[in-house]
Amino acid sequence: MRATIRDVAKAAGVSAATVSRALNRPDLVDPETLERVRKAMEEMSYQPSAIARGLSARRSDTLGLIVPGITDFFFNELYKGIDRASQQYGMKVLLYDSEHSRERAFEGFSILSGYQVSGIIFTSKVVTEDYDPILQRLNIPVVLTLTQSAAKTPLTAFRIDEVRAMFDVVAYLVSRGHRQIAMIAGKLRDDRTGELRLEGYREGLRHFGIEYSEARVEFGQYRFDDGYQAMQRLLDRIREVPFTAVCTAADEMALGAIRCLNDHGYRVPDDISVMGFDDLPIARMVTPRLTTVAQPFHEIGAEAVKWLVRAASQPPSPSEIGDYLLPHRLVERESVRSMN
Amino acid sequence: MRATIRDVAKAAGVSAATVSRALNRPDLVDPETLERVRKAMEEMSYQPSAIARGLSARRSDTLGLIVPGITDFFFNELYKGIDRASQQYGMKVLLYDSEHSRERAFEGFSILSGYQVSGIIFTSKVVTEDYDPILQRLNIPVVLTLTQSAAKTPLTAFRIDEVRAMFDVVAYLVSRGHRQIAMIAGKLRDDRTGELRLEGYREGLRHFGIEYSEARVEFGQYRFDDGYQAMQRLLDRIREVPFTAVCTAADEMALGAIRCLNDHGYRVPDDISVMGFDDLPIARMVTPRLTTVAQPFHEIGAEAVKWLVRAASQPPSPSEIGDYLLPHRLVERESVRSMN
DNA sequence: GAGCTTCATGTCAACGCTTTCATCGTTCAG
DNA sequence: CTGAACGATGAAAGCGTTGACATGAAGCTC
Repeated sequence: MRATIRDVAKAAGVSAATVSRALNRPDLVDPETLERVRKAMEEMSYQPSAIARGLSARRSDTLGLIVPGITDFFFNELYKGIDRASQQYGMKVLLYDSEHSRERAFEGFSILSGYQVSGIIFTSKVVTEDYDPILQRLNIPVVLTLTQSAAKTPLTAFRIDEVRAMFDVVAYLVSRGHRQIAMIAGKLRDDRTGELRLEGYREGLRHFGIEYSEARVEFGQYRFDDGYQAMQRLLDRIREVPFTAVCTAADEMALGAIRCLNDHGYRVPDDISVMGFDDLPIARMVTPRLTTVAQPFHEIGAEAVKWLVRAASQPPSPSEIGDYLLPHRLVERESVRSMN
Repeated sequence: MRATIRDVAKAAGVSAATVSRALNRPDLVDPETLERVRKAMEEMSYQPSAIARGLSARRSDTLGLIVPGITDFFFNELYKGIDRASQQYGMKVLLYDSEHSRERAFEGFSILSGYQVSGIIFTSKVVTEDYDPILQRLNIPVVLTLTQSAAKTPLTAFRIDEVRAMFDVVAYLVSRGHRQIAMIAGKLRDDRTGELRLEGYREGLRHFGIEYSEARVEFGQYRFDDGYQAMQRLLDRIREVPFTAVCTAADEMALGAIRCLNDHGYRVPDDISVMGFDDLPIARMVTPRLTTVAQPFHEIGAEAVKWLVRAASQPPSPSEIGDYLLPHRLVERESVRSMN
């Protein structure tokens, strides 16, 4: 049986309360006593029960993270940021994979709240109105990352300016002499992100006086195969609707697109340029290295944690709740050719 | 404030114990009462506190997972298997990233045990003798995945037959007409896996009567850049020590190697063939698609969970403890050329 | 109809902590 | 020298469950 706080107390000749204080508020205990207690803990290799502590203190020092799918490539990077920051605050992270299902996401909120998490980070799917009842009675701070809220409950979100980012992509492509720019956009259930990126693309075109054509846009669900197939469809009509560059809503789709291009004898970037989006670790590992826009995953994760920790100690004022846009960055590599 | 079991009890006009039974042993409660309790829970959107339950029942329905680094590419796949299986058993997973540090790994065991996890899955680093004291007093079942134990405490492990797998790689290469086969092996602190794969390589060569040469072997720490640099070193002496194929200890290193080859004007597989190891999702996304050996990550994760769950209900007999080898599979794609 | 089971439920003591409140010296201002 | 203030500690009451045990009402058997 593991040693309890009482065992330690007995060994150190003090009360359990003192041991507890030695752990949590060492400033309140006499240095000499502290020393004795510490030694006792050491000897018995005492490890406080996080469970008991959680029950008693009504906080668990645990954060909940709900992701749509752990196999999504961006997950690792986001998690890294979250994990690092959590550690700084002495927090653990409980992971919940909603498997892209709304029901499972709802369930995630319940389950995590059963674990008394002090906050929940919700990722990448837009929060629609049907989350409201759940959010309402949750009574736990929630923050969004890589997405935003469409629900009535005001929610803070950390993300990039998707529209602006895609605008920048177009601007970059134009600066490299491209005018016929296709797009492989993202489309998913509850996915505002995809719409925003498409919007950025359209704004970019408009800004540079290029006509928007639906025939130059295809959609995919962000995975490799989606990118491949979308490219396929674009290629099917390249005679009628030619393009020299294609921007995508995700690195993984860009990879699929490139593969498709290769399979049809096109070289990237010599014949056609391709842009990614996300700057996942793989982006620099493939040939050609992917020119893409980097999302600050680590910072986003860290900021989310920071916000949650703050919110747990004092309820955030309405002015602190909102969309926080973090800076993105265009990373130039090898998949775009300059036509100039 | 969230509703507690007592609130529900009051609303349903029963005692807390009955509500608890309604939750855990519905067969013990009168159908009519059950219905009343269920309705009350529903109305108050009652969510039992996993914390309190854990404290009282001395089990937390939680598994701990210690990984050396979440950014390791194989992590997602392993996790997927673990997560799915855990769900089946109604378990949650607590993740701990040891960041490749032995001290942090030790700490992981403590922390997780503080959360009363019913079992711990330890990944990918070999468990050396200095883990013994910790393991000893841990009193929680531990299972290894993708690695094995070198400690005194007998530990069960789920992994593939690394030696055999690498042997198969060599056999495959030989069957494609390659005789001059280089290797980019893995080397890390506490990394038995790397040694085993190297051993498989040597066994393979021996079996086919090919002389082993140290000059054809380079080491790396499994990441892209390591692969790149190792390849670089191999290339530096390709005149003196020629090779037509190189096998690697990891897909990520294979990617680095390929990039390096490309940068030096070699085409893969036309000039030089490259083999990966792991069969990560990216393996099929790159050009050329990577020929590699697939580790059954999902199964390994699932088996580990299954074992742990069983071990939690009844202490495993010594005969159940040991190395379980799961079948690997060679996946033929495009990065190896046939010389025949 | 006495004595047994059986079933459904209630009572109450944990589980291992934290946290208020009380207690007991000490110190210090006036 | 008195009383207030302070610092270090202990006692005890929870926190929200579960689980062993007790209770009481039926339903049996003979």
